[in-house]
Amino acid sequence: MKKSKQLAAEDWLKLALETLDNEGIHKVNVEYLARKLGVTKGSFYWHFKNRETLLKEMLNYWAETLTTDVIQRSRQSSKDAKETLLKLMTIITEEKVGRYEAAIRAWSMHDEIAKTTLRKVDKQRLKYITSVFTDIGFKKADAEIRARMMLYYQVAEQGIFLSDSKEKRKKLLKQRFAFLTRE
Amino acid sequence: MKKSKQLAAEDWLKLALETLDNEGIHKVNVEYLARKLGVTKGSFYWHFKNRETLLKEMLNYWAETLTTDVIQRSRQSSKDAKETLLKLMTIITEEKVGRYEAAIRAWSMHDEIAKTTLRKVDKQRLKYITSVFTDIGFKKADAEIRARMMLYYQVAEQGIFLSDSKEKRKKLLKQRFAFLTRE
DNA sequence: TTCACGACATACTCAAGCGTATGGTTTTTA
DNA sequence: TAAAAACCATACGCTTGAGTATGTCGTGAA
Repeated sequence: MKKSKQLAAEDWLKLALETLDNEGIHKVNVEYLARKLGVTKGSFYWHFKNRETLLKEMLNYWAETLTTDVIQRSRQSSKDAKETLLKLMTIITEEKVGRYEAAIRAWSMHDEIAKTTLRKVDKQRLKYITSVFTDIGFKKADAEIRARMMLYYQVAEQGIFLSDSKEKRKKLLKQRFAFLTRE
Repeated sequence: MKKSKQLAAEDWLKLALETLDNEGIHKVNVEYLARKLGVTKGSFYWHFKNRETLLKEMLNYWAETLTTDVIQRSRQSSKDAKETLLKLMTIITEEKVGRYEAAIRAWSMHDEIAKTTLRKVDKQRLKYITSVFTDIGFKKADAEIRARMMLYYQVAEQGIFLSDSKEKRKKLLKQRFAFLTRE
């Protein structure tokens, strides 16, 4: 209870992302969010032009915080490329980081705006992961197939529902790492 | 123009799946489908109790036709396990087979009924693919990680948007096959 | 202290979508 | 070919959500 109890645009964005993650894009509507924040629609239309604006700003907010979060953390303080890779694989399987990604991916299936944002992020990632594999010593084609396998695995793991335990997933990560990095 | 021009429940189911694939689950609503079929809601509520019933029957219809289609085709007429695997990888990347899967997966993110159906299908698949790898000669743990990599790759490829060409994806399939089957 | 502006409430209109009630029209069957 | 059953149209009521117009309240700057 530092500042005021009044809301800022960021409060709406955060709740919108949470709602998207928990209940899907159709629940990200003005009146539902307002109810959850304990205000009425009047507040929303003060902070945003309309619903579409909120959705666009959600995507930007997500993409920015993600990029600054992940890529920074994996680069710093790693001795060789193999350690960078393992660290990267660990980071992206953390609960917090991949938090909203599956929901955004599901949303983007039938929404062009979300699709555009996600396409950019995916391309950027594949490029970066491939570079890590070439740094390890693989040549271009070998590096790319490994990078794709790693990236696709992570994407699917979020969206697939085999209901594995945390330990199981940790074990699988190690096996995957060994498999992908052997000569 | 064999029989009548009147509709059966299956006509609604097929259109519903197409609509789910093209425009998402929110567009799978009674009045929209009726418009597309050139009838009114009165027709729908003759064939189905309500919207929820339609959605459930959609899932059953999809799961059944899929299972009978794919697993049958891959089993028959293959000389050794490696050929079975390659055939399986080829079949599931066909346009027609994986047709509605990405849309159903996106839908299942926030729908418990769809999630239940998909979970069953996924478990069944993983089990089958793993068995193919053990048939090739890998022991249990090695077979499972390879099966997961293969399955997850396919799942992600449908939901990821790197806009690869058909040729590129074919090439990647060969590389993947070689990578996953080497000693 | 006041008053101006930021932040929200209230009260509407409009459209979309679900479901029902009821009646009309084809098709099938006896 | 007439009755029965299947199929569809019309016309409702109800709810939810988007967006607008306008009123109200609190708080910091003058």
